[in-house]
Amino acid sequence: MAMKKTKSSKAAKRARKRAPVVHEEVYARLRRAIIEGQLEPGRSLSVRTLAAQFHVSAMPAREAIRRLVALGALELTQTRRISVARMTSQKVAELTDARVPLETGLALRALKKTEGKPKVRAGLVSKLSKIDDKLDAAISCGDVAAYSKANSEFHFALYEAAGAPTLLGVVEGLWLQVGPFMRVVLSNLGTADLVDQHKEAIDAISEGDARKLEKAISRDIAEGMRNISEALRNS
Amino acid sequence: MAMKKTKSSKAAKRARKRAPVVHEEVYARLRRAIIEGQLEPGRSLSVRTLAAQFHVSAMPAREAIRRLVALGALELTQTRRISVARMTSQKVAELTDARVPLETGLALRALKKTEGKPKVRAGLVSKLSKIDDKLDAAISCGDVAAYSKANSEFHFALYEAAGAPTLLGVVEGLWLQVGPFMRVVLSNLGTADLVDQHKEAIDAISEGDARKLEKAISRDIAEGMRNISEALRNS
DNA sequence: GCAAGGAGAACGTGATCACAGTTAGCCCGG
DNA sequence: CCGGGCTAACTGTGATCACGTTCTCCTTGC
Repeated sequence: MAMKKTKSSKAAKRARKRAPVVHEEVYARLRRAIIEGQLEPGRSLSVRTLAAQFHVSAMPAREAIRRLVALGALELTQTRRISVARMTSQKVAELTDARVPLETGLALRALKKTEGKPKVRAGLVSKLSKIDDKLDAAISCGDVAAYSKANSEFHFALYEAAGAPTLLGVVEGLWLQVGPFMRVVLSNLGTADLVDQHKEAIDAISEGDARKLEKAISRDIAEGMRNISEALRNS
Repeated sequence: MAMKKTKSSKAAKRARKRAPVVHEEVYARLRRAIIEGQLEPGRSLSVRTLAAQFHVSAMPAREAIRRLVALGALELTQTRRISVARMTSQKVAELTDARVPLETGLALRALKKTEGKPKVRAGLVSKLSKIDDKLDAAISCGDVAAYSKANSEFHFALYEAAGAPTLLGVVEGLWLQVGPFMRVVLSNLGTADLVDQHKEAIDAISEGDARKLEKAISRDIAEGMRNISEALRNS
């Protein structure tokens, strides 16, 4: 019983089993929840509460929170307490200015990657269409949560196709800051008057039309951010 | 002796003294060191070593490192060890694509903020000129470290004038990733054939010429990133 | 002489405790 | 019935230890 089977030596070097790293998973789950808008802005978090919810000890929860604070998704209040970051109209403007060039750039890279590879391009179009179907379904159902999830899935499926992990990381940071508001705005507006802006983007990819894609993405972003801005004014 | 004077009640509410928060200071110092290029890429760090260097315990060092890993300035190796992030030509390209629109945007915001306020504009120009003098001095001395520091000071003095904290945060994240390479490149090239690209930017601000400013900043960034790219090819 | 291997130091991570400050609930006086 | 103050629970932070892994250096066997 002294040695289980965890011994290293040379066996482990070949096995190369991934260490679980608890705090990574906590981070991943929490990040996903924030990007998909499952946590409303201003909601307070605590290390111990989060730890209990995820059935882990305090340490991994702390580290996940620290990372998200660093990325601007969570904030520390004046009294050093943790909460989901609040939005201001100023912040909306700044985030829009960042998102438009970065995300259109990512989309264009993705498009360029499929140039001269009709099969790859078709695969991307098919993948995006499939997500877009879920998105349409969510709209007609009025399911805000599903819409929010499908929307982020759509964008990141496109962006990941760009094969630009660094840029993707930056953009993820931006989504972490807008995510909580997407959901609030959607909850207020409902999905009723949501137009699906993604069809044009899919068409553009399928046609290989860079300008059209750029326009579609910028419009989608501008539209979404405008909604947030208006919702802020009304609150 | 039972109560020092740290008691809270209502006195503290008024006093509102800043808690020191050790890990914040560790983070700030480490971040500065990275942005100014004092840590070469690939250099290994460890929680306990960093803690010893800063004369703090392991906890604050851990949290500072965690934040910088989240921002992409530090990396975790496959064997879960910490090191300053390495650069790849792919990463250079992505970071350039992100820096150009974001930093020109920040510069233009700063310029716009001084519109119709000649005194504010003159103050900004004066501040930047002063930093630029240090930069020139560093070039003629061949002092790479001083150049690196003055360069980051120049850019962030300009960007801070934009009054856009969110965008500034994103850009800081980008600098955290390029910082280590600036220094390496400079060490290889020396300051001999460095042209001071900032004069044109200062002129543009002084003249209120947005297009010129945009051009000057993009050129400065493109030039710097091209140097990194070439240095990478040669290594 | 030199490569393989083993002992020990150092590493990241998770757990737990202490502490000072904050929050919130409850009681009691009016 | 209402409001203010005290207390008890909760909070982030820093410290410290344990554990399994990885690295480093030195020995040892060939």
